[in-house]
Amino acid sequence: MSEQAVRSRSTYRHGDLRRALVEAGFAMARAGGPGAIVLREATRTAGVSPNAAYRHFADRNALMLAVSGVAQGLAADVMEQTLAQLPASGDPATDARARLRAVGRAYLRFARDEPGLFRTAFSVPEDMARAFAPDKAGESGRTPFQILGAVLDELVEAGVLPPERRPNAEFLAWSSVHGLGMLVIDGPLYGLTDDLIERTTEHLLDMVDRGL
Amino acid sequence: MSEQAVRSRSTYRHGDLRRALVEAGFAMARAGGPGAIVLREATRTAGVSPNAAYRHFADRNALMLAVSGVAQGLAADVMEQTLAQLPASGDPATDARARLRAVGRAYLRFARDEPGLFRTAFSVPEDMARAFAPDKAGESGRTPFQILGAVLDELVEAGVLPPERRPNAEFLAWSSVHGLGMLVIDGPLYGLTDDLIERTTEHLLDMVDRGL
DNA sequence: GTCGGATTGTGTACGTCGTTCACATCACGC
DNA sequence: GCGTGATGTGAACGACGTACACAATCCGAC
Repeated sequence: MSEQAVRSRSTYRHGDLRRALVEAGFAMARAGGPGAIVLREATRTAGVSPNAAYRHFADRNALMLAVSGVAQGLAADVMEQTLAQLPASGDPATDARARLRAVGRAYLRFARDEPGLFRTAFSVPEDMARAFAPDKAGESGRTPFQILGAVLDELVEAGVLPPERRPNAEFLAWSSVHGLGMLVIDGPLYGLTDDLIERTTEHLLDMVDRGL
Repeated sequence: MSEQAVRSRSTYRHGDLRRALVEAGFAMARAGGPGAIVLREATRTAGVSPNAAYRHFADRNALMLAVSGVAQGLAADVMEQTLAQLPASGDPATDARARLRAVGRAYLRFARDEPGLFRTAFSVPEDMARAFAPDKAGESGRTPFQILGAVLDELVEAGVLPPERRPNAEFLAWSSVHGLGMLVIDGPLYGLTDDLIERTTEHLLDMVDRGL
């Protein structure tokens, strides 16, 4: 990862500076959220002068957006992985509901395990129009938003969710888990005990399950 | 408000510097969220040297927290006001449900009307333990969290919400509307049309109403 | 009244940040 | 093999948060 990043390189050209900067930004975001991404520090760990960054990013915000995309991809991975581990019961209806819960749980687990990356992934403004951009997908090639959408489709197919309630249902489910995540890691619910957070998570998923 | 703040004062002592700094910070937060609060600028509009701020706040973060409290109070006012304007139908059950919707709608209206203040109010880390602190209350003396809690109590009294589901129900309702607010003003749902946001808001309130 | 300490504001300074401009170095296609 | 565009450098500017020593003022004890 940082094999030839930190030691002062011999070549004039870096070779893969853009990636190196994103990786450095990623590490900072992981430790302290999007606000902790500092451009000069990224160039420093890449062993390059501060201005070199401007050959690859218009400004600090552009670097943040790139890091945000990587973080979203990682969130997608966590979600896919959780889905893959889910045993199938045989009944499509209960399976679909379990899968929706799993997606929500994975989202909130990611928020709590990697709060810095979570905020970097989902708290950096960018229109929905670009939420499908492939740079935000995980290894599976799907973005978190697409994963959620697919599970909601399963719910419709299984006859659990009435088709007329399907449109934009992503926004409802997403809002609920996202809100709890933000309140817990970066808002007034900061400092709640792990036990209380976990029980609240399940209750929240109950609510979505009933109310969607 | 800024009557004797901007013109260079004659007295050595400012007189009410703390308030002046919070007011200046409030204005900045309104325009650009918590990140836009800059300590030096606040002292500048207060007509005072940069370090004077440190007599009233330990650091920039302390100023932010103070501004956050004021913003929370304003959110509380919006919520109380919306509740006060609600006509009573006579039926306690439908009234209670309407009041919960009204609280949610007010929260989201505040988020969209004053995104900077919204983020300053609810996106600055602080434990729940202090969410009842009176400096965050509105003119009514209640904090947003308390207002929501009271409406949920009404739901139980009216027989709409089973008592066993009442504990911590604040977190569920709050998470939902908070999540939508954050996603819309500061996340991947940024740029959704007003129409779509409003319809999504109603659907979200439907979901909470059904699922709580 | 006055005097001494606690409050409150000032001046100067340091290190860091994002960003700009002119310039240096390199890779590659004609 | 040469020049043109891409990439990295150096020095600099104006912010910012914050620390330290010092000055002005207020207030209560005598």
